[in-house]
Amino acid sequence: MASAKAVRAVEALSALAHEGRLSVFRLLVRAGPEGLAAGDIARKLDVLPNTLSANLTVLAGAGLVSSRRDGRSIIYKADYERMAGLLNFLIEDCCNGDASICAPVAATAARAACC
Amino acid sequence: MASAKAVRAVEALSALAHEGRLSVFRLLVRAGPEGLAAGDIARKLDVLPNTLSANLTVLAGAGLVSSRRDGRSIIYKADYERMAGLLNFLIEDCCNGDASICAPVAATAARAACC
DNA sequence: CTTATATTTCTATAATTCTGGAAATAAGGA
DNA sequence: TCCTTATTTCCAGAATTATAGAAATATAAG
Repeated sequence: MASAKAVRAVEALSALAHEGRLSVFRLLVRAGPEGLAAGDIARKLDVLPNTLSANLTVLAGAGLVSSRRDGRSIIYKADYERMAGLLNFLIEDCCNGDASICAPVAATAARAACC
Repeated sequence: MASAKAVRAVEALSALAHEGRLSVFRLLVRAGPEGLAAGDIARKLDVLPNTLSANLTVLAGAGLVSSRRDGRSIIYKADYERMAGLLNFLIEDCCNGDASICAPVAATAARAACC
């Protein structure tokens, strides 16, 4: 009976709940909107290309990254909207009207608003 | 080569990357600091007590919930600090100096600051 | 058209996680 | 003490996910 939103959230959380994939995702987040070629990612993180490909497929399936071909390379980039959606989902139910309850979460959110 | 922080993040993400556990966690987040007895959770979410117990153990292992005994019942509650820590970790690497990149994420954070 | 580079797909094995039944533990009440 | 309620632990089978080698596909360059 889980909502479609919850199912999507679990997909994204599952995709990130893996040391290799979390590293890839964070690298792409840091790399910015231009993204990185799969080969560059494999070299930087020292992973086998087929393993990386499988991990990128999972991240893409969860909508956390997108790709485009550039010559022989395939460039991957983080999807910031999707990441924001996931954070929003996790944050969403935390307040429930009582500001005092989720003070630490609000503080974190405020810190993030720096950029 | 993953940092201890990353390992802890993966633990929390893994714990939440499960439909049943995500439901439990969100229910506890909504329930507030008083928490809920395991039996109440089982009844509200209609899950077997042993399955719930296993799920609560995983969430507790990830530090996302804590428990205390009250008579025959065991009361579980969400750990807001830990949740904030996880959000912080996910948000942390998103900016990297360029405000324009993570605009959607910053917008989400601002929305969360409502409470 | 042949070769080199970049990445993915296929496939099988290994490892992990999920689920639910049954028994065990813990606490309170008769 | 005995019984009931509340929750956990133990366990085994089922299901899912991870890993890496080998082959396949796609593109570019000579």
